Amino acid sequence: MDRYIEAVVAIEGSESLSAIQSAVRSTSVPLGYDRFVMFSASPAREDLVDSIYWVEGDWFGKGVTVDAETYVRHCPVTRNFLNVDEPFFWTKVMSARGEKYRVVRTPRGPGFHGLQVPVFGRTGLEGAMSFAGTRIDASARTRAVLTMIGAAAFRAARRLIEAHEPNGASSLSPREREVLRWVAAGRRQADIAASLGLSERTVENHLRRVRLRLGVATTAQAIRLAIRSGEIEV
Amino acid sequence: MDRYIEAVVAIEGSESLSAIQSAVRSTSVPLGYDRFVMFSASPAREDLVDSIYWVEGDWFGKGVTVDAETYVRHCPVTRNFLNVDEPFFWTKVMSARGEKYRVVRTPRGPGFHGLQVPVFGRTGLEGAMSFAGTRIDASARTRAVLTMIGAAAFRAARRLIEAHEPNGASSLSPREREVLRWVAAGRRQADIAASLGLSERTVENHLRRVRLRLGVATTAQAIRLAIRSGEIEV
DNA sequence: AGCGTGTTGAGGAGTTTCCCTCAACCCGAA
DNA sequence: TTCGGGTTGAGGGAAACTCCTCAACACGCT
Repeated sequence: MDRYIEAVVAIEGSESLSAIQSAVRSTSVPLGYDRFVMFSASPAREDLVDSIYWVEGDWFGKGVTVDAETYVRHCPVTRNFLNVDEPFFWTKVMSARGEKYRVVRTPRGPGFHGLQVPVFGRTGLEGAMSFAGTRIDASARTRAVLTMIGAAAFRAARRLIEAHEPNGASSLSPREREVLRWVAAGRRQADIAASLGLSERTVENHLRRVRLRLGVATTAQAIRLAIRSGEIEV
Repeated sequence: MDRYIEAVVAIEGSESLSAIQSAVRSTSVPLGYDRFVMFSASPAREDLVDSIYWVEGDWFGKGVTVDAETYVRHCPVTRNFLNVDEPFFWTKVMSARGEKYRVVRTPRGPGFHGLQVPVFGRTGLEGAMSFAGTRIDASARTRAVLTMIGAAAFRAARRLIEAHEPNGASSLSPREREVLRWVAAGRRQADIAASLGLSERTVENHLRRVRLRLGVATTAQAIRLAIRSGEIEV
């Protein structure tokens, strides 16, 4: 009983990506889902997908396991989750000119369907886990299960993967961040200088370095960038 | 079997707050949690809490059911979830001078403990559901269960409550939003004017109205405000 | 001691944005 | 039809920001 909760606990405790994967498989295959994609994302990027953690299965019906780049290029409904706050089902429909992917409330009948589970965090969209198959269980129950499994799997995977990477440490110095925060709060440079006990020149210099470091042209853009990278609070 | 998944499905299908509440209670009371708080939040506000959906139980050990304002004033560890991406346990410890709340990995023994479950969405933190009790089950299993239950309950409650309210429609006009987006992307007013086919004056006027409407002093602040209200993308 | 980084500050010469007022046009709602 | 909101545009002047270079000091590390 409560096997799904056990699966989540197992995923959370996993020490390798393959352990996560097999836990996800053993839960979702019986429900009809045998293709998986997991990636980190940020609404910032043009192509949305940041880096792919896991692609598995025959995603485009050609009988071959697809690789990461191919998935991104064909990426069917991914963009849709810029508009949603919750997991959604999609289905592939065949039309006169080629195949199309559509977001649906409940996918019916045979064909190629899937569930996209976005994962959110402090800074908004952080990634997603996608499940698909040709004969899937699309009940509310299953949606709840995969929502939970998908989120747990993504967080666990990110924890493992980020740990190995040098990790994009904060690229702003404490002072620079502090000044930028005040600017984002609507203060002018002169006020900030006064309240931090600095000269206006220093405040200006800090901001220039911020723009330099973030590689942006204006302070306005720096604010947006800093917000989405979690450098300053929204 | 899978009673927790059933509970989530029941919560999602609830048509009243009290239905959500009783579903939450029947799941969490057996686990030792008999005090609940649910509220919407935004990292924006000074006091963090936006509006309270549900407060129930003896939160401050005075044998009385606490009301919303009281909870906010005493609000123990709420601020902590500005720093976290996942649910966390906290515990109340008695010290020489009064009581204190601490975030802990696993609360042990008798006393007053709780689990805070933040709920995230497109725009970051959106709310939270908090569970507490004096003799709680604090296993990884239970944390997984309440994470799922809490998120589902919050979303369901918000769906019900927001539906009744006039709903804070977008406070920017399409054109204003468009101009602000470009500024946030780092373009200067002159460039924006050129690419939108407007005069620089018009761009400037749009931005002035944006500041006016959002009630802020600088465009930098307007960007942050627009981002956190979901008016423009991060 | 020498090196890199962070923090602080300046001079001078820009460019850009902000502020205020005024006005025309379109469009949908009362 | 009048009214309000959205969009477009202007003039003139003030304030704020950006860009360039240069320099001092503290701090930790090799």
